[in-house]
Amino acid sequence: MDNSKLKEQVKNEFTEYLNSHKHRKTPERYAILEHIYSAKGHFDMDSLYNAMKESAFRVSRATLYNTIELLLDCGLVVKHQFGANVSQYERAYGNENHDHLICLGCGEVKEHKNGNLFTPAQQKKLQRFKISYYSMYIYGTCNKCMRAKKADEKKNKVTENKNTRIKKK
Amino acid sequence: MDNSKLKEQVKNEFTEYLNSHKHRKTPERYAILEHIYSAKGHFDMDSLYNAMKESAFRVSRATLYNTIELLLDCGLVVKHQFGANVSQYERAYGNENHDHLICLGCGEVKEHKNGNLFTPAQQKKLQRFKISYYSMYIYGTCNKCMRAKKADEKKNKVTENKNTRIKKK
DNA sequence: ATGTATGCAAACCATTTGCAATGAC
DNA sequence: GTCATTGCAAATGGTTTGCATACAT
Repeated sequence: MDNSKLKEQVKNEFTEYLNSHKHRKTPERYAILEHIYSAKGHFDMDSLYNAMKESAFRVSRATLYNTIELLLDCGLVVKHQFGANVSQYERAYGNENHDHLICLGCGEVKEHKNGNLFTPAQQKKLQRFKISYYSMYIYGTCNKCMRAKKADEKKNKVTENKNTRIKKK
Repeated sequence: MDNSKLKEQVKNEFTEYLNSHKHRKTPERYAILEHIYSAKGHFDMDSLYNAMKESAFRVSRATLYNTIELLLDCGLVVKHQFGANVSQYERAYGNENHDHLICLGCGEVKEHKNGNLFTPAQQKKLQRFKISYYSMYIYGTCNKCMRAKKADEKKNKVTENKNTRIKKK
């Protein structure tokens, strides 16, 4: 894979950002960037923290939060808030443009490839707003939960049911 | 306005939902629904709590959270997570389809009218996923923050600057 | 009468903050 | 040598939970 090339690119971009903003180039910051760009897909702070703890380089949670903010600011990382609790993050480059299918039943987030949802014509209308990135969140019920829900509703007709509400994580 | 007609409709829909799920039809629940459909735009729990406290009907925060979950489940209310902290909600009916412009600088959320972003052709691809609703979040920098940022960067060239990071709320 | 829903206060937990120690410049 | 950055632990604050009381059925 040419992932190492991508890593080099984002590293350079990060360096540029740090320089221009007069921030220090600490090993922690580069280690975090390296880790994030070593995996595709979403991650949250806890998993990142644990992943780095296992590896050679451990950083504190505080530093993780500090650094991710820098990475968000310079556009190398994207932040998502699918549920109420944990924030999820995702590297900005090296992933195709995709929507997020979020199941209201089980909370699972699936990616769904998508063409150019955001057309140039639409972009034009937003002249006074400088777009960094955009996310499409599609909420609904996944196949598995759909079946469970239907079974549940059927049961409802014969016996009373205590809790039909969607389970929260 | 025909808002009262809409209110009647959603009230009926809610009743149906409560019945079919064997939930009780308490005055609190209807008061909350009524309040939510009395205003357009986004709201958070705190503002809803305070608004209802001012009015004749006070409900506890716990009940607010319980009820909003029911309203989410039956699709009368939509939930957003623009920032890390507070969840925002929005009535599902009576608002045009719109995107959300979220400024990474000041956190302000603006609505932006939008045509049919989600075309039938795209919908077709998602057969195994029952869509409840979808939201487009466009992150970027609003006009005001853009100016501030540029001024800040200019200043950076002559003096050192301690904190160029985006201000959090 | 029964058991769900409410309200209160305490608990939870991701994130933020204060501060002393470290290390990039 | 300075002062931003790190790491730790404590604080914060929106949301959840446990439990006694109220009330829809």
